[in-house]
Amino acid sequence: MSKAPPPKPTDSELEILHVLWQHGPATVRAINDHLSQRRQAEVGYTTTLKILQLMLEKALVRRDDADRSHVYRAAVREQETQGLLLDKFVDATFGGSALKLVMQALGSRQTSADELAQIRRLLNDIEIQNSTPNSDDDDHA
Amino acid sequence: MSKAPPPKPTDSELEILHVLWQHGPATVRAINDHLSQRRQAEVGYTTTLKILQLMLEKALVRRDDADRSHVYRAAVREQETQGLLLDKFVDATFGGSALKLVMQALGSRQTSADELAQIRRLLNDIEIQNSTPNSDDDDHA
DNA sequence: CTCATCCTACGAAATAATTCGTAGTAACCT
DNA sequence: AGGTTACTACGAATTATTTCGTAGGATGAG
Repeated sequence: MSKAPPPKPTDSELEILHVLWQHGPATVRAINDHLSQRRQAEVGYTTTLKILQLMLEKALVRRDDADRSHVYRAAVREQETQGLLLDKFVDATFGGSALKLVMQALGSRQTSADELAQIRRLLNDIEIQNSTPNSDDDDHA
Repeated sequence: MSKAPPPKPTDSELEILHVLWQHGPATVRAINDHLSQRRQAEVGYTTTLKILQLMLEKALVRRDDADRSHVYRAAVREQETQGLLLDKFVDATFGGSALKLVMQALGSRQTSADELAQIRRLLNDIEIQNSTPNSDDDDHA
């Protein structure tokens, strides 16, 4: 009952998280430089700073303020965050049906043979898992 | 070069579109009733009306105002809209990688054997399509 | 020491989305 | 006709997000 789960990041916050996930802990300056490159335009330094401060309050990042230039790092994991966002998105856009989402993602898009192979492998793994219920594991659906 | 593509619907707008896609053309009253059911709480009638009016301006819906109670209907197709939203979402959340999205969707979720079979079928279809490039067809990304 | 530079903190404007209240008017009932 | 009900239009409050300007303090060069 102590810690609330970190809230859903906004678009800008997510962009910053991507930078942190890719490059690890960084100063505001470094993050701002990455953002400016990522987009075509310069991003105001204080804009980035402000968002990071808000993210700190939301517990999306942590910071080390030992040095004058504070160092920020992601406080949420990439996969978990993506999973959270994905859940919301599937609900809002596909009425909760992950299947529809997958069909749409694969159907209306160029997917390479390599990618298709990876997905096949994943499907196999899942089916194996489903058909060999591990000891105490349950597969009620 | 005449018509701009309809913009990305917001969450509330998308919720209304779902109602229209599922039930076809409807009055504000009917839509509002559906929304109120969908959520747990009553939705203000004028709230729904307002959003529909904004959607009309954005060309997300059309309306027939022959009768006193105007009848609204979706002006965008379900699949196209979902595809549009999916593109944005994949970019923002998975750095543009549809593969990662699919892996996440299938990996961290209960997927039934039936659904897996459907996906397999889709994969087969895609591979067949890829391996039989249609005559004049070009497949540059 | 003094000045320029870099940093954080904070306030506030701009925009968008959501919500609802009020007003005006048409339809309906008795 | 008179009063109630239903509907549209519109203005406005609220909240969230994004953006940036300015102030104040520390750091570093000359």
